[in-house]
Amino acid sequence: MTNLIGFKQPDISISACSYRRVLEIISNKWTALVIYALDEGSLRYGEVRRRIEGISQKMLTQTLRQLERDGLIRRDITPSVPPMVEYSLTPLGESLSQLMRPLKQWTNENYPLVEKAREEYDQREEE
Amino acid sequence: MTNLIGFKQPDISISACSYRRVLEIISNKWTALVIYALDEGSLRYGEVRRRIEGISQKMLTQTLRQLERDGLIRRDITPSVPPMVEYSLTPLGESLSQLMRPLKQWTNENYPLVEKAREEYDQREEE
DNA sequence: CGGTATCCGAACGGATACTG
DNA sequence: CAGTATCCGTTCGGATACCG
Repeated sequence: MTNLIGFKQPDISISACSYRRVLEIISNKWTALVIYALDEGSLRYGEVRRRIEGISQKMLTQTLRQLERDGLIRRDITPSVPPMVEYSLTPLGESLSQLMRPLKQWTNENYPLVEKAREEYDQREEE
Repeated sequence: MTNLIGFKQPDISISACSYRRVLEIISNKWTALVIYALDEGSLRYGEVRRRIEGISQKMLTQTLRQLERDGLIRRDITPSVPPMVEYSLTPLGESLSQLMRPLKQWTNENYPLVEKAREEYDQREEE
């Protein structure tokens, strides 16, 4: 079971709860960041790339294609020279994006606690 | 920059927004599923394993350790023979878990649309 | 500008064997 | 029961070169 881009999709077993399915969409390094970048409006390819520091051309293209295939983003091409390609969230993508917004707030409030926990854990295990 | 388990943590660049930090916690194959499994109460190691179909012992242990280090779950050992190890969400873990619950609902309502979008995309690209 | 194709090392992650 | 250790194939993902 292989998609166009070329990775194998994990099997979805019968007993897999629905929760698993969203995670297959958003639980990877870049997808959520791309959705987040497009949350405020449509962007051109290069603009997305500049907003997501560290993403390579390959991974950006791969991620955008995946999201397009899943119906979460739309890709509009203006066939000029040079070409202009605009990406934007579909209503479906926007509905998902909304659910993820609180996560940012959570981090702002709680990330220091995570860092503190890590330090304490490392201290304990060190000995 | 290596943690105890042995993988390299990605560098967090200065301009990385806070959003990126949560994603580093939850954007991997198993973490969110473990949090979800513990959402209804504490579970023993074997119980967690049985709830998450397809997870290997190695990945479960690795994921549990990571979550413990991040302060999101607690690990309580009863030193009997055989030993009993109970895992539960900390208040911090619970606060994060709450934010992720809506995602399940989203999938129930919208996953058919994702599947339909995929079919249409594959149809279009096939030719 | 917005890609595609290929190479290749690094990391992921399953299978197996062993342990207190 | 709840792990640890090791082996080893698979996948991820960056770097580079090239294209309409």
